[in-house]
Amino acid sequence: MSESDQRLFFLLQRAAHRLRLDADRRCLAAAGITTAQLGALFAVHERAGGITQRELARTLGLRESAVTALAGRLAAAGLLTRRAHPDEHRAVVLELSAAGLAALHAARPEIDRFNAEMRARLGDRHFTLTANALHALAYDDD
Amino acid sequence: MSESDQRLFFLLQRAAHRLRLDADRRCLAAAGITTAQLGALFAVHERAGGITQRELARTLGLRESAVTALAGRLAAAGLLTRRAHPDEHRAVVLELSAAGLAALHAARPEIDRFNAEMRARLGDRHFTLTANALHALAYDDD
DNA sequence: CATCCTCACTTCACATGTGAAGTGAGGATG
DNA sequence: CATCCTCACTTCACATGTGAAGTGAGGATG
Repeated sequence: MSESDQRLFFLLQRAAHRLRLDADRRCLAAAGITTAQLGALFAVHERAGGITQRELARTLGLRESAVTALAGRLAAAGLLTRRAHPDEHRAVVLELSAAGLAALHAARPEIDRFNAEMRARLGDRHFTLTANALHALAYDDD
Repeated sequence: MSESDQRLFFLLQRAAHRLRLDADRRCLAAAGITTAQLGALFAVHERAGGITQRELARTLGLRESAVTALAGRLAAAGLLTRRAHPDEHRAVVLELSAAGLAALHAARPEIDRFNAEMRARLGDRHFTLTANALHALAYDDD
């Protein structure tokens, strides 16, 4: 284990990077989308009736400029639709298309399987502890 | 906690992304480098006498094309030098410059402090368990 | 009513990364 | 000796992200 690997920060980046590579390959093979796109489709799907780009950015923890590009690529691929918000002239409301829903359904089992593999690898107890720790690191405000 | 957040994969990506943002800001303020660049400087520094781009790619878990660009930016910033390998005509050997060593020394306390904060937040026991789990996810071969 | 402010979105420069295809000098093969 | 192979590196198209600056219609202010 090299010097920098003893630092949790670099370990976290390395694990995230490696797993993302693997998960991206699986999702691309199964549904033609990346995990970043899958995350967006998940979030849009959860919000029946549409979600604004601002809300999606907040949900995903991204800047709005990143969501502009991400939603643009998804819309270009026909996976979601963009329309003006009825009450707020500035807002863009995103909704899944039928193709978007199909992609979500195609990719979801891959991520489920991926998570199941990680659970098997770590064991139930460590899986849960790790999830709790990551949740604290991802969402706590201090 | 939204549906997708229950999946360890997305939790891991989210935590890594959030922490990287924070750590990048600190390193940029302290040393003018990103954490990706810091990781490279660490790896080059550990290998006294220089490291080839291929070895650096393997150490960092990146493709060689990513290291070509990363080393190019670091060389352009004067933080490392590139020279031909004496025995292997194809290899490029990287070594830290004085400025690179200075940047490493300036950024290192930031990452140390960052890791200490994470340890304090998670507690020693959870910090260690999480590090072990991340190490397994980052390096195990199955 | 004119002016200013607000703020969701967009645009642009840049960093970071993959993956596929190309490069080229030295070694192996015939 | 000519030809082919090897393989570290490079190049290119593309996805993903930040951060700073710009846009523009509607609401607030005077």
